[in-house]
Amino acid sequence: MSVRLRVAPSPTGDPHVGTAYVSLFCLAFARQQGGQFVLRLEDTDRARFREDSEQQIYDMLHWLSLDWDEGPDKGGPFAPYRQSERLDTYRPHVDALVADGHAYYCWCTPDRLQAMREEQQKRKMPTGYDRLCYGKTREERAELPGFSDAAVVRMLIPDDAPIAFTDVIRGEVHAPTPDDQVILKADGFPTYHLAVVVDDHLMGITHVVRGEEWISSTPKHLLLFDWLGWERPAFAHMPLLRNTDKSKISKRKNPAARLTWFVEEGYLPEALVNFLGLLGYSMPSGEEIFTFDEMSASFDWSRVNTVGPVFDLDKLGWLNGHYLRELAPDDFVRRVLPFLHDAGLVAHPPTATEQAVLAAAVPEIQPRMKLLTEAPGLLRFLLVSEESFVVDPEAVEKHVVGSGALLAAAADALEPVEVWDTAHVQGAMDAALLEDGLGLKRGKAYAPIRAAVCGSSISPPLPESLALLGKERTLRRLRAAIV
RNA sequence: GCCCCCGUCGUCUAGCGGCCUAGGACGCUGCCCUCUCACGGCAGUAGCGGCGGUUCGAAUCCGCUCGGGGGUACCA
Repeated sequence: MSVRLRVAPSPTGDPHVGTAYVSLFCLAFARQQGGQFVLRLEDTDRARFREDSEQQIYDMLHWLSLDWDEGPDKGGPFAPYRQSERLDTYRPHVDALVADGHAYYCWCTPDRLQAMREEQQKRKMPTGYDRLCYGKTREERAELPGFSDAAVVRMLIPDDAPIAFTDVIRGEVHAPTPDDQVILKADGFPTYHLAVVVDDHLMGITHVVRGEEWISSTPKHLLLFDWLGWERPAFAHMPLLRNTDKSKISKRKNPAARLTWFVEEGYLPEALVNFLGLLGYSMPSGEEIFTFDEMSASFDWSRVNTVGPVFDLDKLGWLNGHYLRELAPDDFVRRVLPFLHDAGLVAHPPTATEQAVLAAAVPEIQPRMKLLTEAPGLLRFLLVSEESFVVDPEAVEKHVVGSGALLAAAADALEPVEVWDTAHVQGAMDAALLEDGLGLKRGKAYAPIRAAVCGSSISPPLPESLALLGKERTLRRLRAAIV
């Protein structure tokens, strides 16, 4: 039988990095086994629902090439894949559980429940529903305080509820004994616990992969599977991604919790996928740089760690630089373009001139970048109009002030250069400024020129930069800097 | 409060009773390359939380302890 896995994000805001993390592992296993990967939207929380969130989830998973076989957008044999569209599906199962005595109605108000829990905590007792409503008719219950008109349905947890299960990643796990969990809310929506069990069964899910935070509610799900007479799926609880302070990764503490952040910051999807794979997982070969296909081919649940990894951006940055350098030149240009456009350095479809400049500059800037966002800084001196060209004040202070003679000598030496390429430019400068000229060391000689022409004390190699810039602009900037 | 999960360099990890004088990667430091910055190469830095067992032998097995995390909702 082929495996079926699913990821089930809630459309409650910006897509979460954990969704991509779990998707990666699900997909790696599903592809290896020749099974399917399903995307299901758990939109049962109407209070936190966000309209645009669904499309963002699609966009981000597509960006990462973590593609699904069935989902709300593409349908499939078990449609619909939005829980809000499956309300009729859950109802009969709730009724059956009530009829079988496994669930009961509860009319307690939120206020009463909260007071009850506070009292339990004060008495150092485990918190849990006290079953005030159990065995009572609506009329009987209405006599008592804390009564609400709209009923919910609760599970009746037996004393001998199964709390142990075999986790694919952790082995034998003992989870807490549950309390009488609500499975149907007053608004008619199922809670996660009911919906996840019904949908996983109906959709033929064989492996439930989710975050470690779900371990404590697994016994509830076990009970539901058993009561409904359904075979239990396998469970794999992934470690939780952490903030630097080790707490569960959160959008408030960590920008990296938002998937869109990686796009904005200039990360490559292939680097993020590789990095996510490195968190909590290791290749049998020991390789740290690997593609999704390589990970999938050798995937093994026993190599998944149980320790929650800190999401450390340093290593991601290194990986990103690596993948950036591997890119074919035209691909590199394609990825860099949106960032240059946002910086106002190129037109929307770039002009032929701009394209030519970029193509020529790629070999110089590609090995020096770690993030796509660094491109505007490195290319500004080549793309900016002469009217807008400015030299960084710090560079002026450090290198240009007092270097008039040197800059003039450089300009004079470059003036007669006929063939404007790296070799000739360097030849002319060196002849005028080094031993046979002003007698300077190359480092001393190039710094002022770099500042005057590139506008910064940091740039690609100087002769290459001047060659790319062209004779006219080089001379103009040199002379302008002399003053 | 109650319950559960987890514990190897700063970070990600290898290790699954002798191959460990604990290996790799990122980071950091130094050197080389060098016109700046990167890239690349070389070297160095740093860890089995603690205490008891089990064993001829423990990073590896057991217990306790400490530490971290998560859950405890009509949120997922």
